[in-house]
Amino acid sequence: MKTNKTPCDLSSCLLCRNSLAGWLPLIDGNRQMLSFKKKEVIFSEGSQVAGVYFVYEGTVKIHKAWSQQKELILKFARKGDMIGYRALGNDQILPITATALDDVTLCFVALPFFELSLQSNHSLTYALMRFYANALQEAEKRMRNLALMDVKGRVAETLLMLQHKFGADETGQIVMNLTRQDMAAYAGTTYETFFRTLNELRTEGLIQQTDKSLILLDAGKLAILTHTDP
Amino acid sequence: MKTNKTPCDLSSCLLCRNSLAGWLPLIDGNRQMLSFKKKEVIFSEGSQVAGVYFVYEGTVKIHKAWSQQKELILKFARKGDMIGYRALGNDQILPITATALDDVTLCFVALPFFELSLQSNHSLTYALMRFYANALQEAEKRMRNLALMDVKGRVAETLLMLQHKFGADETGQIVMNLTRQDMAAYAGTTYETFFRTLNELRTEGLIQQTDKSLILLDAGKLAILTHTDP
DNA sequence: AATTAACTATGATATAAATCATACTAGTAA
DNA sequence: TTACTAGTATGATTTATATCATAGTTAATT
Repeated sequence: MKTNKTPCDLSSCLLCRNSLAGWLPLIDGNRQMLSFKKKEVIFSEGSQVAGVYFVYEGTVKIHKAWSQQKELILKFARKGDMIGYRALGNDQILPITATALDDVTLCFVALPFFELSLQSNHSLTYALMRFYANALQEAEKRMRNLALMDVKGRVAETLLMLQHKFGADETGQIVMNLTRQDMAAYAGTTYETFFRTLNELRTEGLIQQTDKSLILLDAGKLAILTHTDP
Repeated sequence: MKTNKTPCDLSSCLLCRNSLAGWLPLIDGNRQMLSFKKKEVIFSEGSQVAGVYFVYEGTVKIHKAWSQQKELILKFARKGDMIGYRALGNDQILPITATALDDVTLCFVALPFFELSLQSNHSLTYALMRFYANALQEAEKRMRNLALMDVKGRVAETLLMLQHKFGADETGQIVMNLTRQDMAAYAGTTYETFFRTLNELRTEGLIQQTDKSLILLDAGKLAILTHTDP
């Protein structure tokens, strides 16, 4: 971790977007730009809450470990996304770990100032409430998927999420830099099974993968896999 | 469903607890007491949002269906608990179903009035934000459990949750009226597997079950099952 | 450039848990 | 009271998925 002098643009994150122009200078005085190298841990499960972070550059994975070996990736965070926000609940211990997947720049806002912003700005609190409401809905959908969907459906779900989160270039390639390991950890399965399922989907003509690139050829059929049983 | 004349006590729910005394008469004028019979559906997945409900009496299960046969129970709601709140997200379609597990009395507050309450009461919005933050943390923990924990751990988790949610009487019996089917649907497994796992736990002396009653003999050991792999 | 470490690729095997099959029991409706 | 439905109980069988094993390939580090 390294403090970084280059400031953010005060416009991409939830805090800035929902603050009045007059509040921005105060945010400017209370934020801290931080840089993390690839694979560096930003904060880890069980540690004390210090504040919230907004991703300014790079990709972060939010994950929960389980008995040394296994992990589940809850989500990937990119520019504008808020992380560490799970801390605002009743217990002040972070329930998750955040790790940089590439070189990452974050804007950190300490909890006291964030709470002050919430107090002085009703619409920020409202926006945050809505944000949580959506995150909860998303989490519960994923809960059901992980519990009841078979691996193929979860892999399809993962691929669609990746395309949505990372976008595709002109040729349809999903531009990202994730390992299969990480994709598998998001889908809630092992690397091997994830790999085999990708092969299966390729054989069925739903995806195309050459080397590093991944192209969804038939997002519609993938979506169907996430709606019905085999 | 039946409207019910007997009003609630204006004190048990999140809305009432976070409103000023002066606001209560307005709540009184804008709430509606509703009764549902056992097994009646209160609202169902895919339907339009109308408002939020507060449980006043009885037990409600919040669940998501999956391909006709399977379902996952997300949570059980009891007195004071808010349901239908997932509607406050971006899309106005309910992502879940709520079903009465016994005879249930609810207090219903239509969305426009609820939104008005949020607007006129900053600390209510803040409380709701915190509520969501906690719910999200809980949901994400459960997400990991469902994805990575084995059935035995999930069953143990379920039993501990039940004891916490429904309490135990003097003899240690968990006072509830759930079917094994429902417990299994919460643990994210089938009825048969749930049943077998209960037997296993009984053999190991961690629980005791006679007929309808269920007693946790060793909550500590059960908790350990939820923390480590076999 | 060489050496290690991390990631990718596949086949073989094991196993946890779902599914199927069949009774039994208790509560509800006719 | 009988018939019927929903829930409970258990054994046998199947299947999806994890685990193990082994090797090739790329990327990082000295």
